[in-house]
Amino acid sequence: VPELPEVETVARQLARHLEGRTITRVHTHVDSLRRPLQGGKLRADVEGRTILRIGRRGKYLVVELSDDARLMLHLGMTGTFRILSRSQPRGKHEHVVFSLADGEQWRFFDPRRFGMVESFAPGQDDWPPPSLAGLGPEPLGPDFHGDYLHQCIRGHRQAIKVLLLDQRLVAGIGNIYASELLFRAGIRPGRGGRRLTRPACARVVCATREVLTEAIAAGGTTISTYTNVDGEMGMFDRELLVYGRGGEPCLVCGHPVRQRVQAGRSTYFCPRCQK
DNA sequence: AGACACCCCTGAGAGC
DNA sequence: TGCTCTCAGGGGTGTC
Repeated sequence: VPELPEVETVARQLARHLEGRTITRVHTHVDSLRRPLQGGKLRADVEGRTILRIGRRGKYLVVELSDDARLMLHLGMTGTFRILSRSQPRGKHEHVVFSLADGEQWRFFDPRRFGMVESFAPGQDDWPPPSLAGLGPEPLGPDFHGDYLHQCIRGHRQAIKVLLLDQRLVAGIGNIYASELLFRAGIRPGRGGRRLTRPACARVVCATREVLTEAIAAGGTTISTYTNVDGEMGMFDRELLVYGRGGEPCLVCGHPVRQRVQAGRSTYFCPRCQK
């Protein structure tokens, strides 16, 4: 399940593999992913252009091309990228194929098709699109701090865990890291936003930075299908303290880890360590 | 406007 | 062994 650390890992690898290379052809093999795929627009915007820079914003990948064209990509739940020789037969679920000038291909693989591949033409005013413009600050950047979080969530009766998943508040946190960071902060996921003091917000911010930084260093988490561009799995799974451990003893105090559902998603926490 | 339910989709795993 | 069922959770839309 790609969240910020997984997307960051992929962005760095794609940058290393692809920056400076030129896209000659684009082929789409399904009509839509999360949204309809605009094959014609994709070809017009991307073919013949050189990949200058690949970065990340929240859980989105942003590819800057020559002539000020751009690609915006999202991995959804099961999206991964592969860089393969043209002679390698196209596999099932390889929905978008970018052919490179040197005979290799950059392929987007996504069984559940929750991902996104969209392009932006030079000289249009549709950049940045709403899905990027509406994102909150980067959790590892200077704008995400205790006072900011406190200001955002004071007065909200919604649970802190649900608030942290709102990409407008802070960009890049998903279901796995939300449970993990609240465990490290010692705060119950069900606590209403308005019931977090300023120091508690500072602890949440601190725990967020720690967890995400460690996860990036480990190359992300592979809960089910995520692999990086080289086909390797993330190593952070072994460092998860509560996620996926419902009923098992807390690694700090031994009390059983509890699992509950919040806003339709599984949440894990230790009722003894988290208040 | 805030809070919530529901939808898209496939594969893994459980249970019978 | 093979079927059916549930669940995973990104982000977007619709409703109250």
